[in-house]
Amino acid sequence: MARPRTQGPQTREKILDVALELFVQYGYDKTSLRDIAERLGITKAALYYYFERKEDILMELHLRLHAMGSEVLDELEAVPDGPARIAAFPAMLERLVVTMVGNRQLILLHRRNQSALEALHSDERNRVENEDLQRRLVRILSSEEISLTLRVRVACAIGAITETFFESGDAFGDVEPEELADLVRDVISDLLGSQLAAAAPRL
Amino acid sequence: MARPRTQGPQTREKILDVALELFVQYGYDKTSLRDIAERLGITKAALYYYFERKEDILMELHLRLHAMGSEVLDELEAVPDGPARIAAFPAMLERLVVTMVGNRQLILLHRRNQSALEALHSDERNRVENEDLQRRLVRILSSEEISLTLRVRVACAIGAITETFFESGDAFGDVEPEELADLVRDVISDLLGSQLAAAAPRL
DNA sequence: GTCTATATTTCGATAGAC
DNA sequence: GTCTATCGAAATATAGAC
Repeated sequence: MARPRTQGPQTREKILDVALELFVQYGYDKTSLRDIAERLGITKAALYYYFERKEDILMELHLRLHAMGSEVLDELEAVPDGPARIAAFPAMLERLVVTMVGNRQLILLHRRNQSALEALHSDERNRVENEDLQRRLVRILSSEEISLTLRVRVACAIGAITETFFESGDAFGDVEPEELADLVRDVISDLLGSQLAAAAPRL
Repeated sequence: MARPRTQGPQTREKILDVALELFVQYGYDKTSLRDIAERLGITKAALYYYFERKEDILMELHLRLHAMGSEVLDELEAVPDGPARIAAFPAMLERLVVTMVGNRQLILLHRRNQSALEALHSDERNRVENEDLQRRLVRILSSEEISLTLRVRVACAIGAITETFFESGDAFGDVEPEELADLVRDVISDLLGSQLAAAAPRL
């Protein structure tokens, strides 16, 4: 709290790094700007040079995950609903595995701060142009072109991924990530295999 | 705000009902005691007749879910680790399905307020004697008596349940709960079937 | 770009009357 | 058992110097 730093533009990234870590560990609401500033060796006021509001820090972190999730969903939504999209599910789930494994912290931020993030969205200042990812997924899973059985199984596959890598991830801490990922891939195959064959025999 | 009510002891339950609803909808941190009181037509101060601290309201709601979850885990932990416990997994998962379907709001409270609930635990005032449910589950899934494949599949089954009924539940809003539950049961069978046979051929 | 100092607001919690 | 009134703490945010 003594000396100025004149750190240049990478300070903004450092703020986001520290904020992500603290938001995941203690939660957005229980992390004060003072906590973030102290960890960085600057003062609360300095944060306001980079972010107008505390919410903007959360928002920027949210947008990074949102961008990644959007890529996955964009690709899926580009395929017409029906058999073609069914055939595209495995690739989507594979991307999901890779994305989730490679972005643990951002995923945890969302899983542990759901209400804070939802409050962001309903805030008119932070009007998010895009539809929420979860809502887009729900729409995809609501398709009337796809059998209920398959829709449920795709949902189950997603749940399998998140549970294995996050909620119960601690149980597999000493397993190689790739080995774990392969086991989850087997699960996904088991869940969708027969259904894909039944739904699109010619693909 | 105007008239006293002299409501008797059911007021405490009403407070918990309203709090649960608001905590789920807006999150624990963004729900003030004033919000709860106004919804009930009483004042903030009246709440303190029933609960010493705001945290105590959350704690009581938490304990209700904890009790239910403990029943399920107690039963599983009563079975010795190894083949016998493996054989007990399907019954545990079935209880989980029933419990989750029958206690939507309480489950949502936990899923949407993870960090607030974790803060409760580390608070010495609210020292929870029991180990956290998630930690107990992780321990069960960390068993060295069970193949990694099966451990992962049990985790996946749990994820399948939660994703279908909660995260992506909106996609199945117009499906009969029992039909949905049956589809999830099929998924669980597919996930564990071959593994159970391989692990405990004589059971 | 960071500081000190302070304004502003919100909220949990308490005191004491009825 | 509920109220009015108020306290005290904490946190976000701002003003202005350096």
